[in-house]
Amino acid sequence: MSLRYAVLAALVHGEATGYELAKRFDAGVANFWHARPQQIYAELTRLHESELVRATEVPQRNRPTKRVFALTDAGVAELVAFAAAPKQPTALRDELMVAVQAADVVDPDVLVEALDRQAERARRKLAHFRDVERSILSGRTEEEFVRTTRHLGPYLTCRAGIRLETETAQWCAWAIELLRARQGRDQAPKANCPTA
Amino acid sequence: MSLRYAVLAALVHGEATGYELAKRFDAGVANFWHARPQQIYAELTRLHESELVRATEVPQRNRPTKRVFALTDAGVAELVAFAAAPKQPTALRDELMVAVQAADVVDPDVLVEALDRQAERARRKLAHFRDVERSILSGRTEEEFVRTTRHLGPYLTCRAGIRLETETAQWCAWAIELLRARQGRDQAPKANCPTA
DNA sequence: CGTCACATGTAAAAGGTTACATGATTCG
DNA sequence: CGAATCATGTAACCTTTTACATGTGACG
Repeated sequence: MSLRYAVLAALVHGEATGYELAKRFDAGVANFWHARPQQIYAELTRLHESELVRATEVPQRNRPTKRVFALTDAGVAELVAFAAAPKQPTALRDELMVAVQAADVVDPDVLVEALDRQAERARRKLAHFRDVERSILSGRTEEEFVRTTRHLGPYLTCRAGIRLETETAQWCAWAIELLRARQGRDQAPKANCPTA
Repeated sequence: MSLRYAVLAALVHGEATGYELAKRFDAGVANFWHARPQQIYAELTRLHESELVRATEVPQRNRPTKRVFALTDAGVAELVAFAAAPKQPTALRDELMVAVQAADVVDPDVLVEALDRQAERARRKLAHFRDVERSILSGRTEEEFVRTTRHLGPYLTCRAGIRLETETAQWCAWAIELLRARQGRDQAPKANCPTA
């Protein structure tokens, strides 16, 4: 039932089409909830039926008509109620970590490659979040910003994303080092000592 | 299909009962995958049918007979194949973050309370991971450990958990500060200026 | 001339959660 | 004497993923 609130929350700071929301949730750009486009479209339909969002059809030349969604007052009220309700703990599912947990039985080279890809992905997301941060602050210091903004929410979650992706990239680099260090023990002899 | 591999990975470093695995996956103690007990039992049944794990029935006095599961060679092979296959990006679902994203329309006190609970949860998990780390290293330095261990996997994921929970607790504290700072602007006048 | 971005969905299958069920023992 | 721990599941329901479907315009 939480996708409902995730979509509402994504609309707090302005209207959007299903397509735009889908990109945020699918690309992992929304750093707090993940969902596929099909889910977003279905959820928007349901939210519209419940009148928690209103839809405006915008005809376009040479493109399909799009529906722009915005929160209704009832939608805002729903979010307020959600915020007050007890939260489920964070649910994490990470295939790479499953592979890493099995590090002692799998090929280290394969793991290092996967860790490299993960680190690269983290750096890309980090760059994105830094852009978002810059555009949110738009020149103000954090102190100035906090006292004047109506966009504290996005700033807080953006900072969470920055911290998370920074950590991820650093951890990957550290893990790669350790795997290589151990490989050094196992494989250097093969290269250095033809007798082995 | 990944729960399958998560369970196999959890068995790499020793046998366990469904009950023990269920605790690890449910309590969020397994820091890389989340699953409910019912899922674990069902998955173990399937893994057993596929002969990726073997089960040993252990009768106990005054307790129901338990089934202790261990990886078979085929199970290890399955894990090796999984490690080499492309990984899906990390999927995160965090209800608290949804509420934080909506910070500009919800009651700040309610959010601060929720952030406090999250920080507390993070500190508890952190304490647990530190215990695990200590018991893995058991007095050795990291360098010694890496050169001699067959338990690098658990150490790597444990360190990821430590970093993640540390970050989470710090971010929560920072977010609380910012919310309070903004509240100061809105609410201090109410107390200090009876004219307002 | 192929592929990407825009823009929206349906339908079937897989995966995950919630509620329920059982039953002894130990701890406070 | 009630609650938590050990130990295992079934059944119904809800959520999520995957595969499929459609059509134009811009870019290289």
